[in-house]
Amino acid sequence: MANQDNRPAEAGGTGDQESVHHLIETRLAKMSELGEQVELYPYAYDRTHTSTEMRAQEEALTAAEQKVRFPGRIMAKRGTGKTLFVPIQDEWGMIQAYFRKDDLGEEKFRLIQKLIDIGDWIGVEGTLFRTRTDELSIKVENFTFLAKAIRPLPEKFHDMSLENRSRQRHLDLAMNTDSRERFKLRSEIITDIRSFFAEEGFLEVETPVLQPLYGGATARPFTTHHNALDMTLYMRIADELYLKRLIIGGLEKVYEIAKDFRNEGMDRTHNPEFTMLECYAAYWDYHGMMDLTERMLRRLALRFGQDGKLTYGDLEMDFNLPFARVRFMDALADKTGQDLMALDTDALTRLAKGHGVVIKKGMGRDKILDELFSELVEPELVQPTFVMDHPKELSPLAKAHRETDGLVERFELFIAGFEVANSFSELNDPREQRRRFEDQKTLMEAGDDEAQPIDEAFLEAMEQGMPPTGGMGLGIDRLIMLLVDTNNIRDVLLFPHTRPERIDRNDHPEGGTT
RNA sequence: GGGCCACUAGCUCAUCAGGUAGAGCAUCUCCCUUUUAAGGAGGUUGUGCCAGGUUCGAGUCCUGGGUGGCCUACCA
Repeated sequence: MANQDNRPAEAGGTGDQESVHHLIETRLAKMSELGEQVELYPYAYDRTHTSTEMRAQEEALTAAEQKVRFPGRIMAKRGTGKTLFVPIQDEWGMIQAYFRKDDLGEEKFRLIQKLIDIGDWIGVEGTLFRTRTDELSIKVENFTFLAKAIRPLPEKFHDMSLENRSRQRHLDLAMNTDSRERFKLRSEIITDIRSFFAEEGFLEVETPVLQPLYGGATARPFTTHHNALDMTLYMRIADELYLKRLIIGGLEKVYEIAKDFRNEGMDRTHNPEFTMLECYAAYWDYHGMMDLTERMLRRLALRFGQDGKLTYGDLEMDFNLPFARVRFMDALADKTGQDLMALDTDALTRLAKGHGVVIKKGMGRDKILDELFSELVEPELVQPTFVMDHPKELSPLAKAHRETDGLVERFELFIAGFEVANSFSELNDPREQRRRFEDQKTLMEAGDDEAQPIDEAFLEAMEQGMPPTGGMGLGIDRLIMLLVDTNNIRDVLLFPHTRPERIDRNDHPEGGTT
């Protein structure tokens, strides 16, 4: 086994044998006997009906005594001597197969009774009927073996632990209908978002994951290396700077749904790779983007919620009403009773500390405002709310506010207390963009490892002329969390990042001394 | 990153006065021709996360490490 290559042969004998559990041995033995009589891994199976179709068409199928052919996975076996009830699961549900010794004959009945296990795949052929306990069933006349499972499925009437559900998603999907439904829903939501953007006239594009410079957000990147070019590359933390190049090139409405990668902590709401939606429209400002965002979310709430309302934990949000729109500084003024723009940094720091905000060295005015906002305002933004017109320093890619000095034209959309979307009237003046990058560089040199590096190639593109543009980014995973009502990002990621179960202690010869 | 808790059979969990481990499901044998957490009788299954230590004796106590969960802080 490949993953054991660099393990030393320890005393006590760790070999391939140790991994062969007796349950697997038993199944392997059955497999070789079964293999003498049937094809163990055939190539295809002609299905006539899915489980849902059979349930929907039960009356007609039963009346006509029509033969159905139904493939799926065996989820249980309930024998009563010379009959056998076998629930078979397909993607949509479960249908029970009924095997009778009298119908199948001694040999075939022995196959299903003795050699075919829970977890195996089979196709059954027969007619529909109702048992006397009123369970829709297939009276099996013939069956086809489809694939052998040599490992057992988990136990059937307790939930798997969250850890095992995430690490072994194939088992979670096999065992838990709600999990299958949740991930199918995720897919339907994303498909619907694509339809929405198509209807709005946006072009779906793909931009590089591997970038010579990262940008478009404030975060630490993953770093990798291109061998042939012998150069460092970064996994993207955002799509923004490439999508803007497309706007500069004359594609007027573009969007991308793609993975971004951020080398930061993991918890219930953060995974190192996550799915981001970004869209840009030429000639729009952030008001246009706000309207677009509101249209999209109302549509999703109508299609995937209850009459345009969503329940999240014990919160209920109504997307039918126009979304609230509040200015960042106004929201803070409401909470603190004073105009924070009028305060100097010292007074602001005292105020923030008074509200329990931890002030670290090197935090600028705008950062303090942002912290204060997170502390005082965000948790209360349950109904969909656009927070507009943020302080400038935190938004190096946003255009200055057309009326108020020190602010930018930006909005964040909050729902159920957390940020779902972020948008700007995009900065398109290359001189101003260069100054903002210089400011970021200063922050970086001061030790801020999340500050954005200067991207000369992007500046050069902008110098070719970028039209007025509105842009918006939206965290898909968080949106899905809202729509499926879960507080754990693992529930909406098929394969969330997990640490390896076992550390190979032989990686570091001197090991253990840290 | 900080705090608290957990890790025992393939799965879900008990054993908590330290004396070399149990249940249900799964699996095996037998009985049962409409069961559905089928039922009945009997059997198999464990380096008790890893490494040290205390002890006559450790799953149980101590130390270190690993993985996970919850709370807390930060980035989406």
